Amino acid sequence: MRILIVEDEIGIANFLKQGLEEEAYVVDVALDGKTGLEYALSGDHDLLLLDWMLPGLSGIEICRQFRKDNAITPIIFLTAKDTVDETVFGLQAGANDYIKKPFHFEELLERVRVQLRPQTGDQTVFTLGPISLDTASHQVRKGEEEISLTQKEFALLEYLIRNKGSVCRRSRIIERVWDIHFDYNTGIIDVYINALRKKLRLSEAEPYIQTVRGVGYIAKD
Amino acid sequence: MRILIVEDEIGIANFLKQGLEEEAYVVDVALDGKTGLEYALSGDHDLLLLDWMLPGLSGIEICRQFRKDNAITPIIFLTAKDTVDETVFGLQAGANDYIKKPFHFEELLERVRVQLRPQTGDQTVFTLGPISLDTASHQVRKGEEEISLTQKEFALLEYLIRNKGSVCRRSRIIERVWDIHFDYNTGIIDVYINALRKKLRLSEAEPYIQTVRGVGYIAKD
DNA sequence: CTGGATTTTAAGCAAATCTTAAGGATACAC
DNA sequence: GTGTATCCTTAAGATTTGCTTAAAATCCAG
Repeated sequence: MRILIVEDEIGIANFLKQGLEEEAYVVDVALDGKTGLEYALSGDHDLLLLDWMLPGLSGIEICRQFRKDNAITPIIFLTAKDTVDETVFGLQAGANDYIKKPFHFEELLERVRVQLRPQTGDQTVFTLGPISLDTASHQVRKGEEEISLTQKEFALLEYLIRNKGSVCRRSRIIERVWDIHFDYNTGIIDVYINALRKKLRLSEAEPYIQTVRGVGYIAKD
Repeated sequence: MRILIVEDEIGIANFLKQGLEEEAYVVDVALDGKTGLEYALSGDHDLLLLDWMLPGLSGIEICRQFRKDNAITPIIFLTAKDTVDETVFGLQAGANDYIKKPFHFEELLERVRVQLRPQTGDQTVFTLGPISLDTASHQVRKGEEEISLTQKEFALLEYLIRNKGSVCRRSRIIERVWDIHFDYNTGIIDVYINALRKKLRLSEAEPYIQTVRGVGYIAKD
């Protein structure tokens, strides 16, 4: 699930980005209205979070223009307290929900989930054979036993499990887990795959994470 | 948890009643505004679901009258698509949320849960191993011994204990305990965790508050 | 206003994690 | 069988994160 944030206060933008990424959403940020609309029109996102007051194009203007192209993708407005009563215009312009600033992150998350749910459920527990991974509580178990993973180990395992059954190319892994979008010549994936197999104690008899020589890795039940 | 539905379309009312009862809520139904307000004023309910358009008294009228007596019980409006823009008046009248018809039942359920969550019943005593925390008397004990905590220490411990068993991310802690809704780069959480562990004298042998490196902390029995 | 308690900031230290690098092992092509 | 490319494994250095302490800032009661 890919979310676009259009928000000019960089502190808030970063805070939202970080929080949403922790919940396993992919997040893009635009800091002004013009680029916001550009990004939005690319059609890559499943949900838009628009600040009401923006330099360049206002949130409502983005909303209106965007809706000409796309009637489905949900839009949530972030509105300051004193402009709540203008929010009605936002709803008329095609927004799906709004939230008053300041808000608790969980409140926002809840609304994001509500908007995204009708399309696909957002599961937090994923399994791979006897292994289970919970993105909410950040826990991994094998059978009854709890396995302690580091951040990167967790992120890598999550990526593999989410794509269970299909090959994960090294270039995609390095992009998604390490956020590196250019040439890489590092053995870091190997190191982490190794760490995972070790911590999960995957022997030959339990080939849950298999190597696809020349391509990458694949998680299989 | 007891929910009151005020809705004149009997089909929708029954549908909601049945669905909510399957979720173990107790449900009352009123089919017009007047009886709806009567029922509501009885004070027996933990949440009100009000239709916007009602014969007799309108939903917003009920909301307004009810709020004179009761400022706490959450109210959710059910609004038809073409009256969404009036919803702002509902929120001004004291409603907590609204949902557009037609809606997925799951969506409604989600919002109901959100509204009911903050109250968490009327439990005031929470425990964590030998530690007990009473939100009513604001006291903390470990075994027989009373531990004196400051406001912030108490708030932090309360948050951890209420979320016992699942990881509390740093970003959420800073939000819930410190009410900071933007970028933070402060070691204040560390300082308070340290203070808590010290005052509660938690040694390695009593890992009731564990660090989840890179993520946050977790309280475990 | 003053003094003490509480909250917050800051900084040095310790420890876990991340990354790089290099040698060994393995699979595959020829 | 040999050579090469790929992968595995290990270890060490770099970096990040968390712990602890002390001092500064803030709040509050008297």
